[in-house]
Amino acid sequence: MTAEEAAGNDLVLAFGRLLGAANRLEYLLGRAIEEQCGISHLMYEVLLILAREGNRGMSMRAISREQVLTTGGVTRLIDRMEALGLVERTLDPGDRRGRLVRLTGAGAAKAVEATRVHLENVRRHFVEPIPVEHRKRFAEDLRTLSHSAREAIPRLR
Amino acid sequence: MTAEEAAGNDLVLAFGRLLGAANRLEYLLGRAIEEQCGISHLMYEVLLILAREGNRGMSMRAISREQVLTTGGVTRLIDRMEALGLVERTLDPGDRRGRLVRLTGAGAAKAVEATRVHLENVRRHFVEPIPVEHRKRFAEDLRTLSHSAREAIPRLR
DNA sequence: GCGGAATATCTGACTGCGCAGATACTTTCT
DNA sequence: AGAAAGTATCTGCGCAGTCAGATATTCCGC
Repeated sequence: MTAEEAAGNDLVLAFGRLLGAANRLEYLLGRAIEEQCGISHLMYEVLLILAREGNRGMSMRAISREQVLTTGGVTRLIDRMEALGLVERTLDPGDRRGRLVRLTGAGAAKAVEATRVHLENVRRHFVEPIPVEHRKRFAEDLRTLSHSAREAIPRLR
Repeated sequence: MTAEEAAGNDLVLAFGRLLGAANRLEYLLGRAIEEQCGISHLMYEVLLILAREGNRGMSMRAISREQVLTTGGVTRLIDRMEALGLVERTLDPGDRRGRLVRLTGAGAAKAVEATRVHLENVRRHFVEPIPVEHRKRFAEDLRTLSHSAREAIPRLR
């Protein structure tokens, strides 16, 4: 086995461990948001996506494309968010098949609140335990890796 | 803002992006196993855990402690795996409350097959696109990160 | 402009998980 | 030994997601 092949094997194994840990963290962070803000992890993701669009609104189809959620799932998630007063459905003036989803005032406020809570959680549990002098290198590592991971996504679907 | 604080903020953001990408990859890799091997992602995880124990067997409680699954969930997952012939429940001679779960021959074979498929997927889609001369550094980065991520898990629960 | 393909949303049927209570057994304390 | 607390598994219920099909509208080629 060449040194390059060995490095490849190491990489596969290390990758697996990172995926496991990342998944677990994502799960726990989702639970934390749920407890501290009263909305599910997926609702938080959708709030962020909608916040990015401002009050232009966004079709459910577009939301489903950004998420790991089918269009049917988005319909029902938006149903629940609407019942909570976080979003509102409006008619799409340009396409009467579709409906545009927009944040309400309460939804925008909740997005801000949840983001604050989420960042605080990440900072407390993940960033602060890392020694200050290592943080810069860590940030670089993270950027490199998430770039590679993102490139791998389209190849896998 | 000091340079260290800036590095901390970078870290929080980069971490979020990595989590998102990792989660997505885990999901896609799970779907790939499902399609190519006919078992769910969680079944694969359980097969790996049981393979580690050999034919000593393992209680469902112990399985639930290793997974993001409650004991009720494990009961039902094992139900399905038993129906597929991948595992068998035996009486625990030392504790008549519990039952030991063991791989069948078919289960062990499926564990090997699924692992081969999984590693092949990771290699093809994630490792191979990385230039050979960078793989060693990548493997180190991954190890560092998954170590930190694993340390963060207990703090979050 | 008209007919068929494509697209957006909604809905019913199904699946899988968590929660909490039920049951059976074990451990611990007196 | 016997009672009480603890532990392992199972199960009924509810929720949230997928899938496939229904409906309404738009787009495209002729």
